[in-house]
Amino acid sequence: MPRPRKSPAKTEIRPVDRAFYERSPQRVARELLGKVLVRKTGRRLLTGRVVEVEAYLGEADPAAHSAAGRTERNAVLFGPPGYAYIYFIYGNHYCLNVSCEPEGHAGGVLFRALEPLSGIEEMAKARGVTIGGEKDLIKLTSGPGRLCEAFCITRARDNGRDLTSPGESLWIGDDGYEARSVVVTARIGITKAASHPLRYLLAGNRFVSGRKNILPI
DNA sequence: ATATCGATTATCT
DNA sequence: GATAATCGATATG
Repeated sequence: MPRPRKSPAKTEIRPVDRAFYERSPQRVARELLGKVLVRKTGRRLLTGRVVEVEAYLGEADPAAHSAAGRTERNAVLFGPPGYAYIYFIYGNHYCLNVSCEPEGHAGGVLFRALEPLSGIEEMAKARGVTIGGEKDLIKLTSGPGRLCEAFCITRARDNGRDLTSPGESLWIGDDGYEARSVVVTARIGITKAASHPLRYLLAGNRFVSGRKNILPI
């Protein structure tokens, strides 16, 4: 049967299932591009499209938090796939990851930037900025610390949360968007294993974080 | 436009 | 006691 020519007013977002995350961080990272992060607070719905992520490979990756083995902080990375690992960094910011690989094997994907889709007023309020133009819109969720602030994500609130269920106040869904051209570069902000091509982004997307395009690989 | 720097604290050595 | 998967402000060309 023919699909309507115009997209419906409300786009259906289907949850991404756990099997999706039970794979290597590289594969999960690549395929997470274009998915939607959803935050449900009261009757407000905040959504943002994933436009930039990084893969962290577990105990074999010197840059990963799991490199030195399991601790209280990084336990989620060693648990089952599809759960939120949130850490606090530089005394100021939270960052969101989703656990990958089968249970017992560490690995995760860091969310580095989103393109705001809905709930922009709420995000601006959470970020403490006023939206005057395009530049202000970009400041909402362009960066791992920024997107957590916009979505009110904290370790106390969300660490260990199941990201596969729409019953949760934070989850990841698929609205049918397909990532077209993907660029892979070195990861940002790390000193160990800094040259590996493990950062994935949607080519040309305005909401990607950081300066220009750092050495595409 | 890019470069450098200070803030601020949980976590680990 | 040192470090850190960042951000925003300030300085400089």
